[in-house]
Amino acid sequence: MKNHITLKELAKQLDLSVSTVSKALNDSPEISSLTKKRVKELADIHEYFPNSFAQGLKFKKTRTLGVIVPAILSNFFSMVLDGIEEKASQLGYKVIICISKESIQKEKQAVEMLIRSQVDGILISPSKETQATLKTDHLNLPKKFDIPIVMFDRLIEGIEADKISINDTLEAELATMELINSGCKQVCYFSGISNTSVNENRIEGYTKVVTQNDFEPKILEVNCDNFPVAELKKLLKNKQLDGIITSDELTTILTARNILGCGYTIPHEVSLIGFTNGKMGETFIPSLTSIDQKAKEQGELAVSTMVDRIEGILPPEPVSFILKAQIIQRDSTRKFGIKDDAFV
Amino acid sequence: MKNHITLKELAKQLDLSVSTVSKALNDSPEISSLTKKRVKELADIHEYFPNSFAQGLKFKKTRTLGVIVPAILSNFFSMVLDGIEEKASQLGYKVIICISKESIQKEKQAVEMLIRSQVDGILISPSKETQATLKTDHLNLPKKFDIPIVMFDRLIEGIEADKISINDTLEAELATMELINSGCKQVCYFSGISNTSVNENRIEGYTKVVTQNDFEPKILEVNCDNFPVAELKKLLKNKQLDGIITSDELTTILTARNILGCGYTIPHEVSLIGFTNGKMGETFIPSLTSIDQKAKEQGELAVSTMVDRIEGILPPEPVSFILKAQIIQRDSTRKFGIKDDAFV
DNA sequence: TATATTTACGTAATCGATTGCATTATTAAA
DNA sequence: TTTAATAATGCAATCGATTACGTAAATATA
Repeated sequence: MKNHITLKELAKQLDLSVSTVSKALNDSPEISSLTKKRVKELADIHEYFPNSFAQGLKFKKTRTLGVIVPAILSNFFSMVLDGIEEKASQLGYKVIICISKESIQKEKQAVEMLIRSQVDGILISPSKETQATLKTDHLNLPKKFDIPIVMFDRLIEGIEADKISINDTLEAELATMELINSGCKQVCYFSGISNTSVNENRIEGYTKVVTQNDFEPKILEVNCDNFPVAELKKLLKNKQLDGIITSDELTTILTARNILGCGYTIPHEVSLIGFTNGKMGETFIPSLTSIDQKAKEQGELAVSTMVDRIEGILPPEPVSFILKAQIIQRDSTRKFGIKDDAFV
Repeated sequence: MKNHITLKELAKQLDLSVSTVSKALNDSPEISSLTKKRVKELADIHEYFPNSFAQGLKFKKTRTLGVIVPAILSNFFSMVLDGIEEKASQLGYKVIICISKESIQKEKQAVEMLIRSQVDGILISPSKETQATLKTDHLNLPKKFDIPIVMFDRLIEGIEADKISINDTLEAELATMELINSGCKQVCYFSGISNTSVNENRIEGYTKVVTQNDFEPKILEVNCDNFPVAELKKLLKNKQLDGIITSDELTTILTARNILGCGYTIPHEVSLIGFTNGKMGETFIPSLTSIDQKAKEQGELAVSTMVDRIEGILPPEPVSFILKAQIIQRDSTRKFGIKDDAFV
């Protein structure tokens, strides 16, 4: 076989013109049903399918979406990608995935590559560097070429894009309240994702609730390669910490591990709620109460929104969807109203 | 801007023919350096880059690779993908990712889609279903269109493809020996990835070593949604189990969790070595001795092999690369020669 | 029978870039 | 000054599919 069979080749074998063959395959009313049948049969035999370059050249549509994520070795983004791939393949779209590694430079290259590849749309969750520096020129590039953007999870104001996220401020409030209601007096926020919009929104929500409860907000920055054990120990020793909200799966696990490592118990001495509900938290001992950020749903919604945008179903101005997250109760928090829960 | 600027447009503005402009941009010796300069300057101003469909139509090359993996919510495959993406973007290739969800049906659709998309090559780790049924017609399709295949991790005999993997048989042998050397008498193999070549190879290696040591091989199939706790309990109670090799990250964690849940200690009563070295095992308490399958390296090597194949650097017959895995010593195994290691 | 309609198909342009083969302009050799 | 050689550019075909438009044959209407 070697090469894909072309319309020209089919036409020659059928002693018809290329245009007739094309019309027959596309069920044009101009073509007699007999001819259609002949053409389709031969096409089937040769497993004909249209050359996508030729079609792309004609229609300027690729049915391909570009996706840019900061990382793939993250439960959250893996789940988003899972949702994206599933929905896209359902809707007949291909997906080109790029990983920015939190670098604005790589992100820019990815954007340019995707534009060059003529993707029909770009789904992006910007890198930390982009969110920190707010250098967003490269994110304005796609719309110059009429390529729509959907941003998810991490959002940036002032970019013309549809937006999918959860309400991080609200969810942080709810998580903080949850801890306070379960008896915590000194709730801290441990962040491993500084310089993201997501993080700032959560700090806002967290801060609001703790200050309402007369507690000075305390935020610890966690570098996952180098956990600040000393500071944690000090807080624990001085009894300045009995509840923690953590920003992401890895930070959650590291925090939990170090609390246990310091000889304190979870949830009795320290309660913990972590953003991102993944296998790691679920299988940790004790299992960790987590905030399900609806990662897969965000991915699916990002794709379906993008496809609606491409197909012109959406109004011209950008739309925003905010999904409701959910606290998954497990064993790193004490149950509301129960003084001292048994260790399960 | 709206639309990409074309050669025709540049030609009009420069009052040159399209072919001259094209040749100038491609540094043809036919074109005077003055004209080249003029052309390139205008092209820069308008941020010209060639339309990839038109080029694809001409050259039949897309600089795009297709990747099919059984899952993305798996530390192993995430790491492979990370390696694939990184190496591909280094070499100037795009990557379309498809997820088969262990289904032969989805895998077939993915293959067809990738062929239709005219990718330059396909990287695949086949689904369980494909490996179990050995229905591999769809995997012979790409070579009919001269699209090369690189298989990684899970391999299938009789398919014309370059192959990247570790030596699972050997690594299972080594892991089993490691447990036996550390004092285990009854080493079992817990598998969560039945019906894969990888699994069978490991069983072979495991079986060889335990039978050499006069122990009847014992293999437990683990369904990650429904861990066989009762059977585990029975084995533990009857003292038929003091060492376990596990097949993948999730199985490892679930096994560890359930051993602890049953009231036994790790590594004192049961030692554990798990395939795949990921964050989950690293952060578990106790941290888990793991086999680093060189996931990222497999991904990188798969890409560079594919690119060599595409560029005609490799000999016509398929090549195989076998990477050496590595046991990462942690706290779920007793140290060799030390009777009873302190719990860290 | 002459004209109008319909049916069925072919011609040729188009999308954008590349390239072998003219063709013209310029310079060098005779 | 005429011819030969070289340099610089344009023409036109090509890749494969689509589609507006043109044309021939078959049927319907007057």
